[in-house]
Amino acid sequence: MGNTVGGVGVLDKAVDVLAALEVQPRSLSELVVATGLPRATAHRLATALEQHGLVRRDDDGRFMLGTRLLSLGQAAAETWPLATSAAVPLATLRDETGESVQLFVRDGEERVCIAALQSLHGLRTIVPLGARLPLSAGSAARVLVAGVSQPGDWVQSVGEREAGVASVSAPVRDSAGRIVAAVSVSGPIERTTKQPGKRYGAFVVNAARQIEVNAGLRGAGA
Amino acid sequence: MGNTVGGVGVLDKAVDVLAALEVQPRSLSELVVATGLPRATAHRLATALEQHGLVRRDDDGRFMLGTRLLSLGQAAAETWPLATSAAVPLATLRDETGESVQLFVRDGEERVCIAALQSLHGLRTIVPLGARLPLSAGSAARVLVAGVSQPGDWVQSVGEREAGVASVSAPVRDSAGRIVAAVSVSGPIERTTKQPGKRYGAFVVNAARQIEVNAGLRGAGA
DNA sequence: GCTTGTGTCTCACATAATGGGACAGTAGTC
DNA sequence: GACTACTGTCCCATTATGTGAGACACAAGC
Repeated sequence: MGNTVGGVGVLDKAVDVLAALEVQPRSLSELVVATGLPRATAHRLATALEQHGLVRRDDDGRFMLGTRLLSLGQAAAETWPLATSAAVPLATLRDETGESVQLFVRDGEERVCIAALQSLHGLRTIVPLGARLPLSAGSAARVLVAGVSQPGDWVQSVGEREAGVASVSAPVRDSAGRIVAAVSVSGPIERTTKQPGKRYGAFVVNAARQIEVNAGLRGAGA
Repeated sequence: MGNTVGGVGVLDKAVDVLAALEVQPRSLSELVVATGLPRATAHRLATALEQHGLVRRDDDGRFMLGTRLLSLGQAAAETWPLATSAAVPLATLRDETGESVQLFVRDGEERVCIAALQSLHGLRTIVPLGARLPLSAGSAARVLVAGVSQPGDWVQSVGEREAGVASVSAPVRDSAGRIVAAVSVSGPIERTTKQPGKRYGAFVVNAARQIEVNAGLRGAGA
């Protein structure tokens, strides 16, 4: 049968259930309308997922994402050598700029945040770990898609992905020179100014270099 | 068919695949030996999971946990109102004690760490977010299973769950007085001494109280 | 009482997953 | 180059598998 792009098997439906619960906890009936599945099917899948800890239930019987996803998510985060290599450089970058910082990698036709630290300011941009953002907007997106004109350089965007938010990104390259990730700083235009690259560009590029070194992608020299 | 406790459907096998990949990335052949599934089946399941982003592949074609699990894990963490309510009190507790701190909830016949901050010392205990520990050992386990003799009191354990590690835990109760979580401080016996409760008990209890207040489980008074 | 909403479970049915085996690509060895 | 021994991928007849309408029990609200 058609497993060309989207199949219609148990697994697909199970993922639909998880996706529905990702938005918010739901009762069985709510789950039915959210997924479009027959009641009996939704119930069977949800309880099956529950047995695996992927779904749990509150006292009212409502379904929500389970504890097993915590460990799986944690394990998933650790499969990116970059995420751990980036911990220290990102912390430094956050402290240098005072703004929220992220590390993005491309995943299909989206980009995913695999590491993030939030600004300490009251007004700040929030990009949660695991967030999936489009490849069509934002400085990090342009880094991941098109690369940067001059190697070792940065890209800035102002109010592109979200109004009022500006960001600066720099590529992280492997030893072959291919872009494997993008480091970003983002914050409200009021603080970053409309030329965020001038303020943060050097810091971001430096963080990217440090990540490359920590990950063993680049020998110390050059 | 037996869905009494463990079924044998697609879903179960898919979870087996994820569990195998949780340990470490694996090639198809490695995945086959790890799961015991036939090659064709393992391949079909793994690629199906890949289409949903639950699994991704590195350049060598090896399977590993996917980006989708990052967002699911993050979303799962947010379904515990306690986890967010505990962020600040836990940070305070960590700073007060200098040791690693955790928040555990009961989940079936295990306990799960739904929030954690690691000690800043070089020698420290590490309990990663999402870790599943037994209900049979450790001070937090005893809090979750049996409760504490005197409400508002703490429990300590020395070298119980793991040699050389001592911990102090206090219960977090809902408005009905039932224990919903346990706050813990844990560290090497060398620092915590064999009477960790004397050093940290008050701090832990105080953190538990703060969490209850933040979560709206307890009115300010009493 | 009756009605409408839950969540749960059963069971005959046919859809959908199965897995042995074929296939192609890549090292490694002689 | 030809051979072997691995890979990962794909097909397709077979049947085990999940399916979902409907029955059921329980609770809340007219």
